[in-house]
Amino acid sequence: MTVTATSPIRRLTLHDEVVARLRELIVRGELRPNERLGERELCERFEISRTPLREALKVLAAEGLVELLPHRGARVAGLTAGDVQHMFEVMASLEALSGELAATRITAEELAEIDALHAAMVDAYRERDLPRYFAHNQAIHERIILAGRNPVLREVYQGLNGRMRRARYAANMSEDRWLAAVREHEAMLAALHARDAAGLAAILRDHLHKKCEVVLAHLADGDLAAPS
Amino acid sequence: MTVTATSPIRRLTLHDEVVARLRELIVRGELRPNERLGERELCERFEISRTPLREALKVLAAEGLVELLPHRGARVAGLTAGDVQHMFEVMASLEALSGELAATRITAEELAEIDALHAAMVDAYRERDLPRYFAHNQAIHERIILAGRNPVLREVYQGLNGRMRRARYAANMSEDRWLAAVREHEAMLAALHARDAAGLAAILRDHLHKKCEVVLAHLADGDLAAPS
DNA sequence: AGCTTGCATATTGCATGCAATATGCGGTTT
DNA sequence: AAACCGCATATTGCATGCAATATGCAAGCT
Repeated sequence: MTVTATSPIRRLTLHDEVVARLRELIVRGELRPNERLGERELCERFEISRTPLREALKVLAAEGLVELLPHRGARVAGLTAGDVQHMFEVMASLEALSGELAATRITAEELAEIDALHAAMVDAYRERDLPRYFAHNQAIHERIILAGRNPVLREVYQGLNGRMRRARYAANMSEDRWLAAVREHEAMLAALHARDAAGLAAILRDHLHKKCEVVLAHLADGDLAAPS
Repeated sequence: MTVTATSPIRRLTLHDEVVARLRELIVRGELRPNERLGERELCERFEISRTPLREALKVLAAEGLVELLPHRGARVAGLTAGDVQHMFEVMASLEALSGELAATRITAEELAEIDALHAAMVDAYRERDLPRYFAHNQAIHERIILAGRNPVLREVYQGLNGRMRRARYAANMSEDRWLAAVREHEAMLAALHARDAAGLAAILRDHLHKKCEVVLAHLADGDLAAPS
C-alpha cells in the first residue's frame, strides 16, 4: 500500500535523548556554568548506564556546551563576558549573511509567514509578554535563516545560538531598548520586502551588536560564573 | 621546586587519539564520502575496543564529518557540490569578519610574521611547489584569524575548514587562477598594513568566492561522491 | 514470475566489570 | 606547626557480554 506521507517513526536511542535533555538543562541554566557533571550522578538522574551518558557528554563537548577534563570528569562550559562578546561578533556576521541570502532567495509565502510572525511579536510587545515576544523573535530569525536556503549556515547558527541562549535566557530588556528592537524588526521587514540585501544585512548586523550590549550589561550584574 | 614553564604533559586518551586519526583519514580522502564505517573493521584497524571508537564517531558526527544512522552504523558524510557552495558562502563571511577584526587588532609582530609567510608562499609559487604553497596559504589565513583575537570565530572556522579541506585536497588550480590568487594575497597584505578593515574584508570575501568556483569546477569533474 | 514471509546472521545499542588515574586524609618528618 | 609522603577511596577510561534491531537469503504464496 502507498502511504501519503511516510511518517518517520520516532527512532529514539538513549544517547540522543540524553543529549537533548542535557542540552536543555544547560541552556535553560538549570545546570549552571562550571558546574561539575559527575557520571554517577547523571546516570542516576536519567536512570541509564554510563555508556550512553559518556557518548552524550562527548557530543555536547563538541558543541561547546561541556568541557571534558581528562580523567577528571566533565563540567558545564564556562561563559565569560568575553565569550559572549566573541559569540555575538560571529553571530552578527552570520545574521548579516542570512539577511543577504534571504533578501535574494525568499519566496512570497515565506515572506507572508514572517509578516504574520512579526505581527504576533508586536502584539506580544504591546502586552509586554516577554516570553512570547522572545519566542516569536527567535522564530523570525529562524525563518530568515531558512529563507536563505543554506543548511550549513543554519547548522552553524543553531550551534552558536544554543550556546548564546544560555546568556540570553535571563536577560531582560529596558523599555527603551525593547521599543528600539521592535523598530529594528520593522526596518528588517521593510528591507526584506524591498529585497534590499545589503540593507537587511546592515540592519541585522547592527541589531545583533545592540543585543550584545544588552546581554553584556546584564551579565555584568553577575548572572553567570566565569570559568575558574 | 618551581618549574619555569609547566609543560602540559601529553595526556592521551584513546578516543581523542581516534578522533584525530579518523578525522585525518576523512579529510585526506583515504576514507571517501559515503563510505561505510563498520565498528568491527575500525576496531581492528586501530586495535581498540568498541567503546572509545563509538565515542569518537559521535564526536565526528557532531563535527559534520560523519553521519550516524541509528541501528545502521556510521558513514563518512557525503559532500555534494551544493554542500561545498554552502560552506564557502559561510566561510566567505567568516573570513571577511576575520579580516575586519585583524585589521583593527593585529600587532606589528603578527603582521611581520604574516609578511614572512607571504614571502615564503610567493617563493613556493615561483617554484610551482603546490603543496608548499597551500601550506603557507593556509598558515596565512590561520594567522589572520588568530590576529582577530576571537576564539569562537577560530573554532567555527576550523570546523568548517576541516570539512572543506576534503574538497580542496585534490583541487588543482589553473595557471591563471594561481597568479590571480597570489595577487589577491598581495592586496590582502596591503589592506592589512593600511589597517583597512572594510577593504580587507571585501578582498577576503571575493577571494573565497573565487576559490569556491575553482573547487566547484574541480568537483564537477566527478571527484567526490554525492550522498545517496 | 514477482512479491511477501520467516528465519539465520551480523551489527548496533546498552550494561557491567576491571584496570588506571585522580582525590582526600592521616601519619610522619623536619 | 607546616609540609611531605603514602595509602584508601572514588571516579574515569576501556574492554567485554548480552539484548535489540537491521540485513540477507530462501521458501511459500498469489
